[in-house]
Amino acid sequence: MVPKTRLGKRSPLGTLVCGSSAEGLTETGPHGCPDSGLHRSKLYPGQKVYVHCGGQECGGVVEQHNHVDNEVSIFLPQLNQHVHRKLEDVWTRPTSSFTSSVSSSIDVPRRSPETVDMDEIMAAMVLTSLSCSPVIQHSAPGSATQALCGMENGGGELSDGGYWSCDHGNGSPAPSPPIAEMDKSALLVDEGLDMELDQMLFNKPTARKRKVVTQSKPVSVPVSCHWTPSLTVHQSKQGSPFRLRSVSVGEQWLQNNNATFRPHPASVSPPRNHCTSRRIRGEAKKCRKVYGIEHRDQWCTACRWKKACQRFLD
DNA sequence: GATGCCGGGGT
DNA sequence: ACCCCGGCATC
Ligand SMILES: [Zn+2]
Repeated sequence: MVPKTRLGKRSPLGTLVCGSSAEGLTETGPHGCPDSGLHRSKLYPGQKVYVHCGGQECGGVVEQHNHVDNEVSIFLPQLNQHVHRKLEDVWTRPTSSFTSSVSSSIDVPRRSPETVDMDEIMAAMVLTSLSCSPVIQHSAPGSATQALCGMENGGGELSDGGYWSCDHGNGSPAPSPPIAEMDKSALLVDEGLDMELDQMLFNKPTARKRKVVTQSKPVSVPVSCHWTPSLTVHQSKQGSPFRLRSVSVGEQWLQNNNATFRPHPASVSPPRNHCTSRRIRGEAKKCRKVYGIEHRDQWCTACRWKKACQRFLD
């Protein structure tokens, strides 16, 4: 699954990498003629570099070096932001008398690129994730996102050589957009919470996790929590877990106001609005009805499985 | 009570 | 994924 696209150079210890030390290999000019900068060299994640930013020179840490268009994404701790620079505009040493006080706080180990290993990669990852955590996908393209993509792919394994060349983020087998991911995880959290709360609040020893949830017959428990116009959260009388369902507020409101208000005994919980999504039963006869239980084998699979009929759609 | 099917369990 | 079923909502 690992994208084989374009990574030709990385295999046995990057052919592009000059044999000399990563640091010394460039600096030539007395101080910063861009062309003498990092021209044609390779930067590795975690490497300390300097760029001009807002008329000032800033120290930063390489996050990623895109060899294709020779762009380097750099994290500037000083400004707490990520920038992209052409390789020519990046220095490995201060180009002016300005010595970054910040840079001293980031101790990048001096090692040859060949030895770029987990430590450095992880360090860079940590930097990125620290600085731009939740909004990561909106940050500069190709920086943190890719770092994360690396992590998603198995704990930052970067099996084939490191050097975040994971270019279009297609490294992950399940191509799900980041936002969806977030949603999903949120849901997962919700579910987890839900479960635990279920157990906690209902004092269920355990057995089967989670039964029921949406119904409002007296006595049975549940719960549908949702928002009403007044922004309250309804719970069953036993105060069961927060269960958020996707019902639009408007819809909910309509339901609440249309519902025959049978005062619920001993309860402030709202009338029946079995929030959401149990599909309305269509009038079409389904396999069960059509063929009868005795011919169950003629039912569509869904019907046999007690799922929504696939043969007689509504 | 019958029917439809969601949610969940087992394999 | 496939299969089954408890149990709820609705007819
Ligand atoms: Zn069917």
